[in-house]
Amino acid sequence: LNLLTSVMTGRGLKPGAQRDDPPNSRLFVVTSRSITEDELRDRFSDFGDIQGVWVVKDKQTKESKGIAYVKFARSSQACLAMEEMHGKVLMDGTKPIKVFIAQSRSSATHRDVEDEQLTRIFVMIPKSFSEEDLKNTFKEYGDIEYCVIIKNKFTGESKGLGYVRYYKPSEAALAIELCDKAYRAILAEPRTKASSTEEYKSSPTDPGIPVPSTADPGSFPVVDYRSGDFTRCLMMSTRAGLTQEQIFALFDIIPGMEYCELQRDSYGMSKGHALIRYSNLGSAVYAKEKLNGFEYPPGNRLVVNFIDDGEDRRMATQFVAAQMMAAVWNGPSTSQVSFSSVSTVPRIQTDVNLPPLKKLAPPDSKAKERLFVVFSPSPLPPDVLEDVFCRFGSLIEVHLVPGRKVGYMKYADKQCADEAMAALHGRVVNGVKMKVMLADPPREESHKRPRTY
DNA sequence: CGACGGGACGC
DNA sequence: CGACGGGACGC
Repeated sequence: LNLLTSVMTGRGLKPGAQRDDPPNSRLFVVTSRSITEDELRDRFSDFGDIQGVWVVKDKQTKESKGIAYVKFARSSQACLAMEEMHGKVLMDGTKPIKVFIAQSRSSATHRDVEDEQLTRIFVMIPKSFSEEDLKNTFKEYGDIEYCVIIKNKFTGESKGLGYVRYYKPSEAALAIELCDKAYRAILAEPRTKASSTEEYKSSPTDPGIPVPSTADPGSFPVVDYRSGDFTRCLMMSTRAGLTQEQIFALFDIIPGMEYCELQRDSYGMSKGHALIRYSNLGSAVYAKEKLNGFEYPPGNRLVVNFIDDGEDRRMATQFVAAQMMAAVWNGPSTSQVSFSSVSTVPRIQTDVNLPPLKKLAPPDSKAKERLFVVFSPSPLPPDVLEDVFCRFGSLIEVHLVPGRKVGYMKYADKQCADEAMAALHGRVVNGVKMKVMLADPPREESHKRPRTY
Protein backbone atom coordinates (compact mmCIF):
# COMPACT_ATOMS: atom_id res chain seq x y z
CA LEU A 1 0.00 0.00 0.00
CA ASN A 2 2.81 2.35 0.87
CA LEU A 3 4.51 1.44 -2.35
CA LEU A 4 1.39 2.31 -4.27
CA THR A 5 1.12 5.64 -2.52
CA SER A 6 4.73 6.43 -3.29
CA VAL A 7 4.31 5.60 -6.93
CA MET A 8 1.23 7.72 -7.30
CA THR A 9 2.45 10.77 -5.49
CA GLY A 10 6.15 10.62 -6.05
CA ARG A 11 6.56 11.02 -2.35
CA GLY A 12 7.75 8.66 0.30
CA LEU A 13 10.74 7.57 -1.72
CA LYS A 14 13.97 6.99 0.07
CA PRO A 15 16.55 9.74 -0.19
CA GLY A 16 19.47 9.67 -2.59
CA ALA A 17 19.79 7.54 -5.65
CA GLN A 18 16.38 5.97 -5.28
CA ARG A 19 14.77 9.01 -6.78
CA ASP A 20 16.49 8.50 -10.05
CA ASP A 21 15.66 4.88 -10.33
CA PRO A 22 15.84 3.84 -13.05
CA PRO A 23 18.57 6.21 -14.17
CA ASN A 24 17.57 9.00 -16.55
CA SER A 25 13.89 8.62 -15.80
CA ARG A 26 13.45 12.06 -14.27
CA LEU A 27 13.05 15.34 -16.10
CA PHE A 28 14.30 18.76 -15.16
CA VAL A 29 11.86 21.31 -16.52
CA VAL A 30 12.33 25.06 -16.72
CA THR A 31 8.92 26.66 -16.96
CA SER A 32 7.05 29.83 -16.41
CA ARG A 33 6.50 30.50 -12.71
CA SER A 34 2.79 30.33 -13.24
CA ILE A 35 2.72 26.68 -14.28
CA THR A 36 1.34 24.30 -11.68
CA GLU A 37 2.07 20.68 -10.93
CA ASP A 38 -1.32 19.67 -12.17
CA GLU A 39 -0.78 21.41 -15.48
CA LEU A 40 2.59 19.74 -15.89
CA ARG A 41 1.16 16.36 -15.06
CA ASP A 42 -1.54 16.92 -17.60
CA ARG A 43 0.86 17.91 -20.36
CA PHE A 44 3.43 15.19 -19.70
CA SER A 45 1.19 12.24 -18.96
CA ASP A 46 0.85 11.37 -22.65
CA PHE A 47 4.40 10.12 -22.75
CA GLY A 48 4.39 7.55 -20.02
CA ASP A 49 3.73 6.62 -16.44
CA ILE A 50 4.32 9.64 -14.28
CA GLN A 51 5.44 8.74 -10.79
CA GLY A 52 5.63 12.23 -9.46
CA VAL A 53 5.60 15.92 -10.35
CA TRP A 54 7.19 18.53 -8.19
CA VAL A 55 7.42 22.25 -8.75
CA VAL A 56 10.21 23.85 -6.77
CA LYS A 57 8.86 26.72 -4.70
CA ASP A 58 10.34 29.45 -2.61
CA LYS A 59 10.45 28.40 1.02
CA GLN A 60 8.86 31.61 2.29
CA THR A 61 6.59 32.90 -0.41
CA LYS A 62 5.61 29.45 -1.72
CA GLU A 63 5.90 30.87 -5.18
CA SER A 64 7.15 28.67 -8.00
CA LYS A 65 10.78 29.20 -8.91
CA GLY A 66 10.03 28.19 -12.47
CA ILE A 67 11.68 24.81 -12.02
CA ALA A 68 10.00 21.44 -11.93
CA TYR A 69 10.85 17.77 -11.83
CA VAL A 70 8.78 15.12 -13.55
CA LYS A 71 9.51 11.53 -12.66
CA PHE A 72 8.62 8.76 -15.11
CA ALA A 73 8.65 5.04 -14.60
CA ARG A 74 11.08 4.49 -17.46
CA SER A 75 13.91 6.37 -19.04
CA SER A 76 12.44 5.91 -22.51
CA GLN A 77 9.28 7.67 -21.38
CA ALA A 78 11.18 10.55 -19.87
CA CYS A 79 13.30 10.86 -23.00
CA LEU A 80 10.29 10.84 -25.26
CA ALA A 81 8.62 13.52 -23.17
CA MET A 82 11.78 15.59 -23.32
CA GLU A 83 12.03 15.25 -27.08
CA GLU A 84 8.41 16.18 -27.61
CA MET A 85 7.97 18.88 -25.00
CA HIS A 86 11.21 20.81 -25.12
CA GLY A 87 10.52 24.24 -26.55
CA LYS A 88 6.76 24.01 -26.19
CA VAL A 89 4.78 27.01 -24.96
CA LEU A 90 2.49 25.71 -22.25
CA MET A 91 0.50 28.88 -21.83
CA ASP A 92 -0.02 31.93 -23.99
CA GLY A 93 2.38 34.71 -23.20
CA THR A 94 4.89 32.51 -21.40
CA LYS A 95 8.31 31.47 -22.59
CA PRO A 96 8.87 28.09 -24.20
CA ILE A 97 9.76 25.49 -21.62
CA LYS A 98 13.09 23.74 -21.48
CA VAL A 99 13.19 20.04 -20.74
CA PHE A 100 16.23 17.98 -19.85
CA ILE A 101 16.97 14.67 -18.27
CA ALA A 102 17.63 15.63 -14.65
CA GLN A 103 21.07 15.25 -13.24
CA SER A 104 21.09 12.63 -10.53
CA ARG A 105 20.68 14.15 -7.13
CA SER A 106 24.13 13.11 -6.08
CA SER A 107 25.70 14.77 -9.07
CA ALA A 108 27.95 17.66 -8.23
CA THR A 109 27.34 19.54 -11.44
CA HIS A 110 24.22 21.17 -12.74
CA ARG A 111 25.18 21.14 -16.34
CA ASP A 112 22.49 19.95 -18.69
CA VAL A 113 22.68 16.30 -19.67
CA GLU A 114 23.49 16.37 -23.37
CA ASP A 115 21.78 14.25 -25.95
CA GLU A 116 25.28 13.13 -26.85
CA GLN A 117 25.38 11.19 -23.63
CA LEU A 118 21.96 9.68 -24.12
CA THR A 119 22.05 8.41 -27.68
CA ARG A 120 24.94 5.98 -27.77
CA ILE A 121 24.76 2.54 -26.25
CA PHE A 122 27.49 0.04 -25.52
CA VAL A 123 26.74 -3.62 -26.05
CA MET A 124 28.31 -7.05 -25.79
CA ILE A 125 27.84 -9.06 -28.93
CA PRO A 126 29.05 -12.35 -30.40
CA LYS A 127 32.53 -12.08 -31.86
CA SER A 128 31.07 -13.19 -35.16
CA PHE A 129 28.84 -10.11 -35.41
CA SER A 130 29.55 -7.71 -38.24
CA GLU A 131 28.61 -4.07 -37.97
CA GLU A 132 25.78 -4.89 -40.31
CA ASP A 133 24.58 -7.60 -37.91
CA LEU A 134 24.79 -5.11 -35.10
CA LYS A 135 22.75 -2.58 -37.00
CA ASN A 136 20.13 -5.13 -37.96
CA THR A 137 19.81 -6.23 -34.38
CA PHE A 138 19.30 -2.80 -32.92
CA LYS A 139 17.46 -0.93 -35.65
CA GLU A 140 14.11 -2.09 -34.32
CA TYR A 141 14.37 0.44 -31.49
CA GLY A 142 15.00 3.44 -33.68
CA ASP A 143 16.98 4.96 -36.50
CA ILE A 144 20.67 4.30 -36.10
CA GLU A 145 23.23 6.92 -36.98
CA TYR A 146 26.08 4.45 -36.94
CA CYS A 147 27.37 1.20 -35.48
CA VAL A 148 30.95 0.44 -34.53
CA ILE A 149 32.49 -2.80 -33.39
CA ILE A 150 35.63 -2.64 -31.31
CA LYS A 151 38.31 -4.62 -33.06
CA ASN A 152 41.85 -5.58 -32.49
CA LYS A 153 43.86 -3.04 -34.39
CA PHE A 154 46.30 -5.58 -35.70
CA THR A 155 44.24 -8.62 -36.49
CA GLY A 156 40.96 -6.84 -37.13
CA GLU A 157 39.28 -9.42 -34.93
CA SER A 158 36.17 -8.31 -33.09
CA LYS A 159 36.44 -7.92 -29.35
CA GLY A 160 32.77 -8.69 -28.98
CA LEU A 161 31.90 -5.14 -28.00
CA GLY A 162 30.09 -2.53 -29.97
CA TYR A 163 28.60 0.93 -29.99
CA VAL A 164 25.27 1.90 -31.49
CA ARG A 165 24.46 5.56 -31.95
CA TYR A 166 20.81 6.50 -32.27
CA TYR A 167 19.45 9.83 -33.30
CA LYS A 168 17.20 10.19 -30.28
CA PRO A 169 17.65 9.51 -26.57
CA SER A 170 14.31 7.74 -26.41
CA GLU A 171 15.51 5.22 -29.00
CA ALA A 172 18.68 4.43 -27.12
CA ALA A 173 16.66 4.09 -23.92
CA LEU A 174 14.21 1.76 -25.61
CA ALA A 175 17.04 -0.40 -26.91
CA ILE A 176 18.48 -0.68 -23.42
CA GLU A 177 15.10 -1.48 -21.92
CA LEU A 178 13.92 -3.94 -24.51
CA CYS A 179 16.87 -5.69 -26.12
CA ASP A 180 17.91 -9.16 -25.08
CA LYS A 181 19.67 -9.03 -21.74
CA ALA A 182 22.52 -11.01 -23.21
CA TYR A 183 23.65 -7.85 -24.98
CA ARG A 184 24.07 -6.14 -21.64
CA ALA A 185 23.23 -2.86 -23.25
CA ILE A 186 24.10 0.24 -21.28
CA LEU A 187 24.60 3.85 -22.16
CA ALA A 188 28.09 4.44 -23.48
CA GLU A 189 30.33 6.81 -21.63
CA PRO A 190 31.26 9.81 -23.75
CA ARG A 191 34.38 9.09 -25.74
CA THR A 192 36.73 11.80 -24.64
CA LYS A 193 39.68 10.82 -22.49
CA ALA A 194 40.76 8.04 -24.79
CA SER A 195 39.23 4.97 -23.16
CA SER A 196 40.06 3.36 -19.90
CA THR A 197 41.40 -0.13 -20.21
CA GLU A 198 44.13 0.29 -22.77
CA GLU A 199 45.44 3.34 -21.03
CA TYR A 200 44.95 1.77 -17.70
CA LYS A 201 47.07 -1.18 -18.66
CA SER A 202 49.83 1.03 -19.86
CA SER A 203 52.81 2.55 -18.19
CA PRO A 204 52.42 3.56 -14.58
CA THR A 205 55.28 5.91 -15.26
CA ASP A 206 54.26 9.50 -14.78
CA PRO A 207 54.66 11.04 -18.22
CA GLY A 208 55.42 14.33 -16.54
CA ILE A 209 58.73 13.05 -15.29
CA PRO A 210 61.46 12.75 -17.91
CA VAL A 211 63.23 9.43 -17.96
CA PRO A 212 66.94 9.61 -18.74
CA SER A 213 67.73 8.00 -22.03
CA THR A 214 70.56 6.01 -20.59
CA ALA A 215 69.47 3.73 -17.80
CA ASP A 216 72.16 2.41 -15.56
CA PRO A 217 73.39 -0.81 -17.08
CA GLY A 218 73.26 -2.98 -14.00
CA SER A 219 69.77 -2.26 -12.79
CA PHE A 220 66.62 -3.30 -14.51
CA PRO A 221 63.25 -1.71 -13.92
CA VAL A 222 60.94 -3.51 -11.59
CA VAL A 223 57.97 -4.69 -13.57
CA ASP A 224 55.55 -7.47 -13.00
CA TYR A 225 55.79 -9.52 -16.14
CA ARG A 226 53.18 -11.88 -14.76
CA SER A 227 50.47 -9.31 -15.05
CA GLY A 228 50.00 -10.29 -18.66
CA ASP A 229 50.18 -6.74 -19.86
CA PHE A 230 53.17 -7.14 -22.07
CA THR A 231 53.21 -7.87 -25.70
CA ARG A 232 55.64 -7.38 -28.49
CA CYS A 233 53.68 -4.38 -29.67
CA LEU A 234 54.22 -0.83 -28.59
CA MET A 235 52.47 2.43 -29.16
CA MET A 236 54.55 5.56 -29.27
CA SER A 237 52.92 8.96 -28.92
CA THR A 238 54.56 12.27 -29.66
CA ARG A 239 53.54 15.88 -29.85
CA ALA A 240 56.31 16.80 -32.20
CA GLY A 241 55.90 16.07 -35.89
CA LEU A 242 58.26 13.16 -36.27
CA THR A 243 58.63 11.46 -39.59
CA GLN A 244 58.20 7.79 -40.27
CA GLU A 245 61.93 7.60 -40.93
CA GLN A 246 62.85 9.23 -37.63
CA ILE A 247 60.62 6.92 -35.68
CA PHE A 248 61.87 3.91 -37.54
CA ALA A 249 65.47 4.85 -36.84
CA LEU A 250 64.72 5.38 -33.19
CA PHE A 251 63.05 2.05 -32.54
CA ASP A 252 65.39 0.19 -34.85
CA ILE A 253 68.12 0.85 -32.33
CA ILE A 254 66.73 -2.04 -30.37
CA PRO A 255 67.29 -5.25 -32.29
CA GLY A 256 64.30 -7.24 -33.34
CA MET A 257 62.03 -4.54 -34.67
CA GLU A 258 59.86 -6.08 -37.32
CA TYR A 259 57.21 -3.44 -37.85
CA CYS A 260 57.03 0.30 -37.43
CA GLU A 261 54.35 2.54 -38.78
CA LEU A 262 53.42 6.11 -38.15
CA GLN A 263 49.64 6.33 -37.93
CA ARG A 264 48.07 8.77 -40.33
CA ASP A 265 44.60 10.13 -40.76
CA SER A 266 42.67 10.01 -43.98
CA TYR A 267 44.49 13.12 -45.17
CA GLY A 268 47.85 11.51 -44.65
CA MET A 269 48.62 13.68 -41.67
CA SER A 270 50.39 12.20 -38.70
CA LYS A 271 48.10 11.34 -35.83
CA GLY A 272 50.97 11.71 -33.45
CA HIS A 273 51.43 8.09 -32.71
CA ALA A 274 53.11 5.08 -34.18
CA LEU A 275 52.80 1.33 -33.81
CA ILE A 276 55.92 -0.70 -33.32
CA ARG A 277 56.27 -4.45 -33.08
CA TYR A 278 59.28 -6.49 -32.13
CA SER A 279 60.01 -10.09 -32.87
CA ASN A 280 60.17 -10.89 -29.20
CA LEU A 281 58.88 -9.67 -25.90
CA GLY A 282 62.29 -8.91 -24.46
CA SER A 283 63.04 -6.39 -27.17
CA ALA A 284 59.66 -4.76 -26.71
CA VAL A 285 60.10 -4.51 -22.95
CA TYR A 286 63.52 -3.09 -23.41
CA ALA A 287 62.45 -0.63 -26.08
CA LYS A 288 59.71 0.63 -23.84
CA GLU A 289 62.05 1.08 -20.93
CA LYS A 290 64.60 2.86 -23.06
CA LEU A 291 62.37 5.09 -25.10
CA ASN A 292 59.41 5.92 -22.88
CA GLY A 293 60.08 9.42 -21.65
CA PHE A 294 63.02 9.84 -24.00
CA GLU A 295 63.31 13.39 -25.34
CA TYR A 296 63.40 13.38 -29.08
CA PRO A 297 63.91 15.89 -30.38
CA PRO A 298 65.06 17.55 -27.15
CA GLY A 299 62.08 19.02 -25.37
CA ASN A 300 59.63 16.54 -26.85
CA ARG A 301 59.02 13.60 -24.58
CA LEU A 302 58.00 10.40 -26.23
CA VAL A 303 55.43 8.19 -24.58
CA VAL A 304 55.78 4.49 -25.22
CA ASN A 305 53.34 1.92 -23.99
CA PHE A 306 52.52 -1.68 -24.54
CA ILE A 307 49.42 -2.37 -26.49
CA ASP A 308 47.45 -5.54 -26.65
CA ASP A 309 48.03 -7.15 -29.99
CA GLY A 310 45.72 -10.01 -29.19
CA GLU A 311 48.48 -12.55 -29.46
CA ASP A 312 48.77 -15.31 -26.96
CA ARG A 313 50.92 -14.62 -24.00
CA ARG A 314 53.04 -17.64 -24.54
CA MET A 315 56.11 -15.56 -25.00
CA ALA A 316 55.76 -13.76 -21.73
CA THR A 317 58.63 -15.60 -20.16
CA GLN A 318 60.84 -14.21 -22.83
CA PHE A 319 60.77 -11.28 -20.52
CA VAL A 320 63.98 -12.67 -19.17
CA ALA A 321 65.43 -11.86 -22.53
CA ALA A 322 65.01 -8.22 -21.68
CA GLN A 323 67.06 -8.59 -18.57
CA MET A 324 69.77 -10.32 -20.53
CA MET A 325 69.72 -7.62 -23.13
CA ALA A 326 70.05 -5.06 -20.41
CA ALA A 327 73.08 -6.86 -19.14
CA VAL A 328 74.83 -7.07 -22.47
CA TRP A 329 73.61 -3.78 -23.81
CA ASN A 330 76.33 -1.28 -24.41
CA GLY A 331 74.42 1.41 -26.19
CA PRO A 332 73.28 2.08 -29.72
CA SER A 333 76.65 1.27 -31.18
CA THR A 334 76.15 -2.37 -30.40
CA SER A 335 73.91 -3.61 -33.12
CA GLN A 336 74.33 -7.33 -32.64
CA VAL A 337 73.07 -9.03 -29.55
CA SER A 338 73.24 -12.72 -29.11
CA PHE A 339 70.11 -14.41 -28.01
CA SER A 340 71.65 -17.83 -27.88
CA SER A 341 71.76 -17.86 -24.14
CA VAL A 342 68.14 -16.87 -23.93
CA SER A 343 66.85 -19.85 -25.78
CA THR A 344 68.53 -22.14 -23.33
CA VAL A 345 66.50 -20.80 -20.42
CA PRO A 346 63.95 -23.45 -19.62
CA ARG A 347 60.39 -22.22 -19.67
CA ILE A 348 58.99 -24.63 -17.18
CA GLN A 349 60.61 -26.16 -14.18
CA THR A 350 58.55 -28.82 -12.51
CA ASP A 351 58.58 -32.11 -10.72
CA VAL A 352 55.93 -33.36 -13.11
CA ASN A 353 56.82 -35.50 -16.06
CA LEU A 354 54.89 -33.44 -18.55
CA PRO A 355 53.46 -34.88 -21.75
CA PRO A 356 54.27 -32.95 -24.93
CA LEU A 357 52.39 -29.81 -25.87
CA LYS A 358 48.94 -30.32 -27.32
CA LYS A 359 46.86 -27.92 -29.30
CA LEU A 360 44.18 -25.91 -27.58
CA ALA A 361 40.54 -26.65 -28.24
CA PRO A 362 38.78 -23.98 -30.30
CA PRO A 363 37.83 -20.98 -28.15
CA ASP A 364 34.15 -21.50 -28.79
CA SER A 365 34.20 -25.09 -27.59
CA LYS A 366 31.73 -26.00 -24.93
CA ALA A 367 33.36 -26.55 -21.58
CA LYS A 368 32.67 -30.07 -20.37
CA GLU A 369 34.78 -29.72 -17.26
CA ARG A 370 36.42 -26.97 -15.32
CA LEU A 371 39.32 -27.29 -12.96
CA PHE A 372 39.76 -25.00 -10.02
CA VAL A 373 43.40 -24.32 -9.22
CA VAL A 374 44.84 -22.75 -6.11
CA PHE A 375 48.40 -21.44 -6.25
CA SER A 376 50.85 -21.05 -3.46
CA PRO A 377 52.43 -18.73 -2.73
CA SER A 378 51.35 -16.79 -5.82
CA PRO A 379 49.67 -17.48 -9.13
CA LEU A 380 51.66 -18.59 -12.16
CA PRO A 381 51.51 -16.46 -15.29
CA PRO A 382 48.73 -17.45 -17.67
CA ASP A 383 51.07 -18.45 -20.48
CA VAL A 384 52.92 -20.87 -18.24
CA LEU A 385 49.64 -22.31 -17.08
CA GLU A 386 48.47 -22.73 -20.62
CA ASP A 387 51.71 -24.48 -21.47
CA VAL A 388 51.29 -26.90 -18.59
CA PHE A 389 47.56 -27.51 -18.62
CA CYS A 390 47.23 -27.88 -22.39
CA ARG A 391 49.35 -31.00 -22.40
CA PHE A 392 46.51 -33.29 -21.45
CA GLY A 393 44.44 -32.16 -24.40
CA SER A 394 41.23 -30.23 -25.03
CA LEU A 395 42.18 -27.17 -22.96
CA ILE A 396 39.96 -24.29 -23.99
CA GLU A 397 41.29 -21.50 -21.85
CA VAL A 398 43.03 -20.46 -18.70
CA HIS A 399 41.28 -17.99 -16.48
CA LEU A 400 43.00 -16.41 -13.52
CA VAL A 401 40.89 -14.56 -11.01
CA PRO A 402 42.37 -11.08 -10.80
CA GLY A 403 43.77 -10.23 -7.43
CA ARG A 404 43.39 -13.78 -6.15
CA LYS A 405 45.58 -16.80 -6.09
CA VAL A 406 43.18 -19.03 -7.94
CA GLY A 407 42.22 -19.80 -11.47
CA TYR A 408 40.02 -21.92 -13.71
CA MET A 409 41.00 -24.21 -16.53
CA LYS A 410 38.30 -24.91 -19.07
CA TYR A 411 38.40 -28.21 -20.90
CA ALA A 412 36.31 -29.42 -23.78
CA ASP A 413 36.76 -33.01 -22.66
CA LYS A 414 36.12 -34.39 -19.22
CA GLN A 415 38.70 -37.13 -19.50
CA CYS A 416 41.45 -34.69 -20.41
CA ALA A 417 40.56 -32.49 -17.47
CA ASP A 418 40.60 -35.43 -15.10
CA GLU A 419 44.01 -36.49 -16.35
CA ALA A 420 45.35 -32.99 -15.90
CA MET A 421 44.02 -32.93 -12.37
CA ALA A 422 45.50 -36.31 -11.54
CA ALA A 423 48.89 -35.35 -12.95
CA LEU A 424 49.10 -31.83 -11.55
CA HIS A 425 47.36 -31.77 -8.19
CA GLY A 426 49.80 -31.05 -5.41
CA ARG A 427 52.64 -30.57 -7.85
CA VAL A 428 55.07 -27.70 -8.18
CA VAL A 429 55.67 -25.64 -11.30
CA ASN A 430 58.29 -22.93 -11.34
CA GLY A 431 58.33 -22.99 -7.59
CA VAL A 432 54.58 -22.60 -7.26
CA LYS A 433 52.58 -25.32 -5.62
CA MET A 434 49.20 -26.04 -7.12
CA LYS A 435 46.03 -27.57 -5.82
CA VAL A 436 44.01 -28.82 -8.73
CA MET A 437 40.37 -29.67 -8.13
CA LEU A 438 37.12 -29.90 -9.99
CA ALA A 439 35.50 -26.48 -10.05
CA ASP A 440 32.09 -25.96 -8.55
CA PRO A 441 29.53 -25.17 -11.20
CA PRO A 442 29.32 -21.46 -11.91
CA ARG A 443 26.57 -19.73 -10.11
CA GLU A 444 23.67 -19.04 -12.35
CA GLU A 445 22.31 -15.75 -11.17
CA SER A 446 24.50 -12.87 -12.17
CA HIS A 447 22.24 -10.02 -13.03
CA LYS A 448 23.53 -7.87 -10.26
CA ARG A 449 24.69 -5.07 -12.46
CA PRO A 450 22.60 -1.94 -12.08
CA ARG A 451 21.07 -1.02 -15.35
CA THR A 452 21.53 2.44 -16.73
CA TYR A 453 18.03 3.28 -17.79
C1' DC B 1 41.97 -22.78 2.34
C1' DG B 2 40.46 -20.93 -2.18
C1' DA B 3 35.61 -19.26 -6.27
C1' DC B 4 34.23 -17.07 -11.19
C1' DG B 5 30.13 -12.28 -13.60
C1' DG B 6 32.52 -9.95 -17.76
C1' DG B 7 32.65 -3.97 -20.71
C1' DA B 8 35.26 0.94 -23.92
C1' DC B 9 36.21 3.74 -28.77
C1' DG B 10 41.91 6.64 -30.25
C1' DC B 11 40.54 13.79 -33.03
C1' DC C 1 19.52 31.76 -17.28
C1' DG C 2 17.49 27.26 -14.29
C1' DA C 3 18.92 22.12 -9.82
C1' DC C 4 16.34 19.21 -5.40
C1' DG C 5 10.43 19.17 -0.90
C1' DG C 6 7.13 16.96 1.47
C1' DG C 7 6.71 13.29 5.18
C1' DA C 8 8.11 9.68 8.65
C1' DC C 9 8.06 2.67 7.51
C1' DG C 10 9.29 -0.79 10.61
C1' DC C 11 13.84 -4.38 11.07
